[in-house]
Amino acid sequence: MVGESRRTTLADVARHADVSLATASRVLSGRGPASDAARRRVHEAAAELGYVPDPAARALATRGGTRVAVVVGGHSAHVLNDPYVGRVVAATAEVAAAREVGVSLHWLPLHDPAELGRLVEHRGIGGVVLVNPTTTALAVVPQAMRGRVAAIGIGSRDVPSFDVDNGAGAARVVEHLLASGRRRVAMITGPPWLPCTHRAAAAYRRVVGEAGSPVRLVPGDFTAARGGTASAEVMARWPDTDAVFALGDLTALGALAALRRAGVDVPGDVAVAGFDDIDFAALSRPALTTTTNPVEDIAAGAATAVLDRRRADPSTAYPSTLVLRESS
Amino acid sequence: MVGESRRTTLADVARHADVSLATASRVLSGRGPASDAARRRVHEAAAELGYVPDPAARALATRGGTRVAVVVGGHSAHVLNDPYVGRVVAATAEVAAAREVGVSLHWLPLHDPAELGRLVEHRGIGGVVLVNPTTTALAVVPQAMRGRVAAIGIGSRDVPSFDVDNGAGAARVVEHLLASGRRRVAMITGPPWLPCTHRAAAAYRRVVGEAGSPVRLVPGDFTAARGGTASAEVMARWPDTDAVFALGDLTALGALAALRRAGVDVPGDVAVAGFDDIDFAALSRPALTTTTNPVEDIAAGAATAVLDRRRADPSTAYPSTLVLRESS
DNA sequence: ATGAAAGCGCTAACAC
DNA sequence: GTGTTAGCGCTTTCAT
Repeated sequence: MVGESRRTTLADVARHADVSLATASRVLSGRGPASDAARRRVHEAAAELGYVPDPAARALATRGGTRVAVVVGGHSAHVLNDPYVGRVVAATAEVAAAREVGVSLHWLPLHDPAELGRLVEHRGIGGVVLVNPTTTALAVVPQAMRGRVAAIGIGSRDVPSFDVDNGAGAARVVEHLLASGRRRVAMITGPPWLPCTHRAAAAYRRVVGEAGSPVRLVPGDFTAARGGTASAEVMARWPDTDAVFALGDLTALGALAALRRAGVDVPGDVAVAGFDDIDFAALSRPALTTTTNPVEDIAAGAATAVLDRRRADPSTAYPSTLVLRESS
Repeated sequence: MVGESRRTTLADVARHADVSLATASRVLSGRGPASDAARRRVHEAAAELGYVPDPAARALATRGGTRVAVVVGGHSAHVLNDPYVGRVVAATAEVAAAREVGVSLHWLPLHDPAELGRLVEHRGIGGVVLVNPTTTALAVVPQAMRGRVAAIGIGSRDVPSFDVDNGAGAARVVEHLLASGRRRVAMITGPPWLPCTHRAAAAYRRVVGEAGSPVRLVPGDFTAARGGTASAEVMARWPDTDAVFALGDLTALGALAALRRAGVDVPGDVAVAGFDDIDFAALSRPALTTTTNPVEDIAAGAATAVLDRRRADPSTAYPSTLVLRESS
């Protein structure tokens, strides 16, 4: 504890435990055989000396990389400033910290998914969490990365998917709208290029169809601004619409604001519902009805799968639960 | 470009440029002498071969670490889920990516700032960005970390500070409130333990004092919930208050919602102003008057200083500009 | 200015 | 089950 003493290395631990370097390595890294006695002594020594492995040295020896890349698909680099991305990165960086690795953030241009291949060439990258992947992007994932890539959004044969259960969540919202007497429910979807939002639109179609209600779909892009224009489009095209369901709370909030500005009473004339349950949803007037999106859990799941090189299920769905507030 | 060829190393570059490994290293890492001829040939070779240095190997040799830690002070680990932190981490991870390093996220308990010392013992950590530091936390930064730590919030002699100009920003808000006829302006501050918010409170005191208006201060904590209770406190204690200025838009929005729920007209009876200009500020009803906070720029500045081991100015202030909307 | 060689701390063959 | 040894790819003395 006295100042600048050299930090303890694996060699120190081995010496202290009176075993060879190799044995100490086997015990601490978990791979390879070791007698119970050795195992115990090494662990004791490590604890006593406060040993923490050097991630750089380990990465160099295993060629494992020292960081996981969060790669976000989108039209422009601007997607990296999305609050949703911030939540994903923060959650990833938190689980990464526990494993002595870092996180870097990258934009994957929609028009050039091959960039992903170039990106993972970098030796520092030990794993990838893909956010909002497209099928073409997934197709470009190199074989060598197998088991070290996870997607938040749709997956593929080689890339396990971690995502909120869009279909069930959306269905629940529409069912609620219908159950509370709405009959002409419009939906503002996510960006058309984003496959993981298609399930939500499909669920909407199904539920609305079964109720004998008309299908009224308008494309969105998750922004508040688009919520405003999209809701205006909806009301212009189908003036008798009595509910608007937007994929993404920001869009829903934008729609809500525009509707009220246009003199429409919410929820009197038109009900509004969102998807994600962001912080602001509870703060709007009227407060927004929406469904939860456990982004942090999802990101942590994806990050864990990547970092532990776990052979994850092809698809892990996280539940989205309805939050009833005032807007519908 | 044919499949699994071993990635090019510095040795390849050296061979290709017909110089020694050492020379190639000197040229590419920028330190140490080299003839112009050698310099040129190495750069050409590197470009031609598409050489990218291995961050792990470099870190191992230089003991420089492979990641920068974003360390957030707060009462509980919950602070890591704050949207503000997400923005900081994302911006940091973006500049980190360009330098082949990663970012990890850590909570620094307020009641145990010494944890910071333990944290930076980890060899993987090459630099630290401190978010919301206290003076005690700053005092704990080890000498060995000098020049590799930056703060978003207050700094110290050894730790350069990068922050929005709280004082000027707050002053401008209060001046606006006064100029538009308000006379009894209350302020909901940030958490009392957070030194970087003191300047805002001081500015409020000064401006309000110069105008001959009363000082009405109530502590906040940046949350929307506290905005609600704090505004209730304000109105109970000083019923004739005609403006509420909250540090943090979430708090302002919480106050706004509570006020309206209590039948107070905003901005008719009471004006409300915030600080940060988060996305939702434009979406509330009435839309929130506030001042901008270039979080991404600030984080990028701090991260750059740390990563480039730049000897930064002791304090870099980023401008906060007033955004007039409907709430005041 | 340049090159040879010795590490940085760890893992992974390979022999015992 | 355990130890010896050779790297992983880079930086950095130290000669030249």
